[in-house]
Amino acid sequence: MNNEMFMSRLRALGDPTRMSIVECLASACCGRSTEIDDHGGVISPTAGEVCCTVTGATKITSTISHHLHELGSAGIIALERRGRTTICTLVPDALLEVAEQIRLIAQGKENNEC
Amino acid sequence: MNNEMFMSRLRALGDPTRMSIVECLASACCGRSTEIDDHGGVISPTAGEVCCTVTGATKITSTISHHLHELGSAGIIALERRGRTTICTLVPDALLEVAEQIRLIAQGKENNEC
DNA sequence: ATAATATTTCGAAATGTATCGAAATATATG
DNA sequence: CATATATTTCGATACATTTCGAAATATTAT
Repeated sequence: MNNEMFMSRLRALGDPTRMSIVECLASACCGRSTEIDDHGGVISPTAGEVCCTVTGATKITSTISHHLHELGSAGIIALERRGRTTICTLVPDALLEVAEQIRLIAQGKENNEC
Repeated sequence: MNNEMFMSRLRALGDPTRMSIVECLASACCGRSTEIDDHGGVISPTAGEVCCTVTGATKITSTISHHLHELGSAGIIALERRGRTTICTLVPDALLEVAEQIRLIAQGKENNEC
């Protein structure tokens, strides 16, 4: 993860709406947004379902669509078009990379001219 | 760290100027911004010194002053007035808390209604 | 082909944020 | 007290972002 990607991920996570989306996708334990199918596979929610959970709207709004794509280009979530729906999945590794980078900075070990 | 503090820290870290300040304060290894005195104590830089390192200016600017206080109210750095200078120190624990919280979210273990 | 559904794109309005210079404040020094 | 130094506050401007509604696109179903 280069520095540009790191900053774009931090920026993406800094918006409350986008953080809600991330938490919605992360909360598989609620069995509400991300579910497990009969074969043990993960069924991720559609953009519309994420929007319902996050905003209470009945269908996806342009605002949520925009935020989803911003999270997507930061690599925090993956967007996959399937038929007429768009499936949204969290990319946990992206978050773990951000966490690790922040840890390194806290320890004065970030990549600088040292 | 409550959720409001978490978000304000994320937001604070998302700005490149503020991230430069944080990295400047974290890079004790460079012996440039944070130094060790004869008695083994840490000597943190003044706001002006941070500003010089980050922007190349010869004295502190209002912009950097503003960013320092934003980082301060997010608890990421500590500001201590000493005489006519303001001493800036990183609060590594604040960063570590942010990192840990992001890790928890990545694992779907954030504090929600589960 | 038409209609229905899900999403994206576009343009505009509203809001928020960063930046800058000047003035104000606070502290130390001569 | 007057001056110099370090920082903050203020007000304005520029810029970026969020949000919204309408129109456009894409896909499936009838």
